[in-house]
Amino acid sequence: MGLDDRKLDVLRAIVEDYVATQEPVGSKALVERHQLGVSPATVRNDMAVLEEEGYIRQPHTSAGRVPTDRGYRLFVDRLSRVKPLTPAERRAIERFLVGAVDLDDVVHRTVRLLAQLTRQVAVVQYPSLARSSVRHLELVPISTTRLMLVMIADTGRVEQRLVELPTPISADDVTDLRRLVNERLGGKKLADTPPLVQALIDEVAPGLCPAMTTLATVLLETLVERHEERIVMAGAANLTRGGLLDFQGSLRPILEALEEEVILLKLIGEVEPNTLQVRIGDENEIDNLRATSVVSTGYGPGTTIVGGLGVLGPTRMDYPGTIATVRAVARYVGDVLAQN
Amino acid sequence: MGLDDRKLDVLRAIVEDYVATQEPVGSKALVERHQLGVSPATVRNDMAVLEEEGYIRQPHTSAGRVPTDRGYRLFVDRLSRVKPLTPAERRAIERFLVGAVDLDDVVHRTVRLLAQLTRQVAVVQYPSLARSSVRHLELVPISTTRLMLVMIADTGRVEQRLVELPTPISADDVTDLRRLVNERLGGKKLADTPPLVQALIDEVAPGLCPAMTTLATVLLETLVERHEERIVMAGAANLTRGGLLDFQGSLRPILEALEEEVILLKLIGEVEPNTLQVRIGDENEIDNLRATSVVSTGYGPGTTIVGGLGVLGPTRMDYPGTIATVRAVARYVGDVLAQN
DNA sequence: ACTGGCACTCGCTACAGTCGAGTGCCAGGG
DNA sequence: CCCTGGCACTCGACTGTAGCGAGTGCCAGT
Repeated sequence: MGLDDRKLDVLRAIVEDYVATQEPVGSKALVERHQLGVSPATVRNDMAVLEEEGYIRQPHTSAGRVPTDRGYRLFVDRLSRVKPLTPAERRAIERFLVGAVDLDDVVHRTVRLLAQLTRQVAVVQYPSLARSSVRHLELVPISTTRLMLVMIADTGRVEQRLVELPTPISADDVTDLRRLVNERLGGKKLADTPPLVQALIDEVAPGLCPAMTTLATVLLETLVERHEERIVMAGAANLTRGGLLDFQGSLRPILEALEEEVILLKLIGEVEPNTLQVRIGDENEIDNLRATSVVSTGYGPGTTIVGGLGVLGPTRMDYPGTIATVRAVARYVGDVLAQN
Repeated sequence: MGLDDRKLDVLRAIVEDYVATQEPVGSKALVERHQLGVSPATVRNDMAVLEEEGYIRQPHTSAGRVPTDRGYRLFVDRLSRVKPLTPAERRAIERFLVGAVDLDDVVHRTVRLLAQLTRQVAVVQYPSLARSSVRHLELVPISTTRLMLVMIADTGRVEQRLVELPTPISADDVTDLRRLVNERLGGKKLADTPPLVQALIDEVAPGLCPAMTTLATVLLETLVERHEERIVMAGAANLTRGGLLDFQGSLRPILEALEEEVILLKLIGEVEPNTLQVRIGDENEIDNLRATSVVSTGYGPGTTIVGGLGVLGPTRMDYPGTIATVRAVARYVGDVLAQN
């Protein structure tokens, strides 16, 4: 393909200018603002080629050029240089967690920090149960036929669930059950628990069998079923920056999509170790979000990954800056979890 | 004041038409759509009076009339008839909680239901700790110097908090502490606990004193400080209905306000028993929300109130319908909590 | 006290004209 | 062969004008 270095430079310049100004950029303005060392006419020729290849397009004849999704993709993959965080950002990240008292707090502060730093919509997934281990299971008797099951994961996440027992149960029996489930499930990866839970039923004293069976059902529901993924979002107000110029005025579908947990999970929950994903425009497979880009990554203590986080914004976003911020925040949250 | 019955009828007609069409309503259209029994000219005279009194206004000369905040207020207080729920709404409310497994679930389903039925932004406060009693306190040893404190309230709400102990503690000591705190605090209103917690410190075995002191601090923080109010919101996408005609295109400040928990709490958290509040436009004392109305009420089992819920929308909203829905949902959630 | 009539206001839309940023192409020069 | 300056062309954005129509206020008549 005829994409020599200068054409790539032109593409980079177009992306940078367009991101900054939000207006189609023309050949003359380009050579003025960047040291390309050639004349506007030459740039125009390059632009014609870039357009033919699908990296940029004209909103209408006789307007400047605008990057296409494909153009942004090329920019992100090959043209953007890492943009170091500003000292202020660095400081903000280091400070945002002082005084966080529990996991809820950490997650909420993180999502707010991300939204604030990137000036975009931020999304943070709670540490996924599927990737956690059981630290402790607590059974709290509420009445003779009701237990509160509290599961504490090694990530600090706590889930509770009410268990309706078919038959009354004594305090001693509860103690027995508690000891038993902790012995068998404590320290185990949640993903590995289903067979263990099954085994528990066979193993329990006959008198406790009905109770254990119900408990097992609830345990399986709580521990394994995806449904219990949690996710928080912040910074929706940032969608209105750029005065509706992004998203051609139809904020509606985006807000709708953002209210669906399932969709958010799809966006930031599917992470591979040690990667940072950038999905640009159409690459998001959700119809309502074809005009947005998502930068996401996994986080967790050390090298393991327990959940995802990321930001969502217009395709016209500052990719280098956003990527740097997302990566830095993820790393820092990982460190915090590791200290726990 | 010269507000005879017909003038009030005219005001009601204006409010109803404007809410339905979202367009300033003129005298001719009014007599066509309502059986007022008089001519447009007469209506015009009435309108002039209503305008003088501040109940309606003209966006510009030679346009129809639009209700003012004061007009809506009069409408809500004296002119609106109760609008019975449709069978479909009734059914939706009765069905929305089947299969709710815990308080989180109840709250989330409620907020979604409200948003869907009213087609507005819905807000639900978790049962306030300040209004709950302690059902059970659980201490789970995480390590020798760390405890997980789990508080279960009678409303089903569960709070957890990590406690860093100054000195290591044995399993037996934990058992003692657990028994002690439950004996003294179990069943008590959270609001009444502070002196009891203080007393605990003096009462505990000397060896446990440092541990108890730290625990007491965390307890007080968790149980009493307002900060632990929780709130959920849904239906932000509904703000974009009416294509930015409401809110004169500046969705921004509203979205920003909605991200502040403190603000949401102020909106729906200050409830008096057995009342339903309607705050119209300026009556909200939050600058960003001067163009919105809030319909809120308290909910709880029986006649007690444990939290607030409500909806927020443009001042131009269907007050009778919204009021009926909010009231019905609050009542139903109360019933569900009572069964608990 | 209500009504029909009338003159007036003023926002909205359509239309024509101008401006200018930006383009594509071409011929000439290093 | 690639770059450049020049040139004609396109087309959206903006401006000013005109006509329309919904809606009003006022007044005289019943």
